Amino acid sequence: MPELPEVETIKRDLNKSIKGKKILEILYCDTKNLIKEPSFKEFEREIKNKEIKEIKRRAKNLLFYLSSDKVLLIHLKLTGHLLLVDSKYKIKNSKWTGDNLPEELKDPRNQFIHLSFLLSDGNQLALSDLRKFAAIRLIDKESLANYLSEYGPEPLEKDFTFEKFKEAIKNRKGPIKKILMDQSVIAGIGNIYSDEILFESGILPARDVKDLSEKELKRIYNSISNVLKKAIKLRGESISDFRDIKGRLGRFDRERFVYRREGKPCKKCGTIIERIKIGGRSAHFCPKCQK
DNA sequence: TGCAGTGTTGCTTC
DNA sequence: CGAAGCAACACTGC
Repeated sequence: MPELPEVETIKRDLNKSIKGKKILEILYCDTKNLIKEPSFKEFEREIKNKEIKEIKRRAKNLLFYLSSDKVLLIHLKLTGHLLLVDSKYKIKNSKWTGDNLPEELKDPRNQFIHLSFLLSDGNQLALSDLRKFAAIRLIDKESLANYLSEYGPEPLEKDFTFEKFKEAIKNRKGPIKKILMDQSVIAGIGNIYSDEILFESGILPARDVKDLSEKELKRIYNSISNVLKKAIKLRGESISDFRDIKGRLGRFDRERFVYRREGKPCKKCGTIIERIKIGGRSAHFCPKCQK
């Protein structure tokens, strides 16, 4: 699932490859309701011949700043990812077709194409999304700040100090895992990394945030940046659908300690990893390493 | 075989 | 008001 490290990986790759290129046209679109605003017709008109000035990330959103007063905002949700592909490869019925397809494009996870933009360098930027939950918007720069205003602080920004972390969780109650995944508290953490962060900090996911000591909070604070930075270095996780813009897998999976390891031995102490439900989601933990 | 599980967000319901 | 449940969609695993 694209959480902060996956979206950050995409952002960095795109800034190296398509910054300064123009979006010439929409090559393919089979699900117009991916575009949430404006209407498809207006979207198509507004996006044509616009240069991509820069790509940024806020929470799990990708922000394409265009050479107009508009920003293209893409949220990949559960199974979406972007692919940068030579435009000589064609799409038919959501699948790549033709001879000599690169191996990466044959990966079934890269075969759910619903939208593709032709770029001025001869490449196409395509969205693959098995569950079609991804959401795309084209909004004014002025409206952008408002649109993003509900998000909490970015955990990897320099100004995300321990004091700021404590401020963000002040007056909150409930399981720490749920708080970490709340985008209005901290931006960008989802189910996988909240489990991994809590394992590294040695804190049980069900612990109530208001009962955590200063020391325990400090451990969680440190683990947030440790785990996220490590995941970015490994170019994200690909347990499920995430692929990078070349269609390649991330390597965080093998560094996982708890997520989706129910019934398997803890890599640190050998105790069997358990799974419980917290806020309707799976939480994985080691009952010995985490207190 | 069929149905619960999978995760993110936003909307609806209580 | 906040918390909980569910829908959006499609595939996997039991």
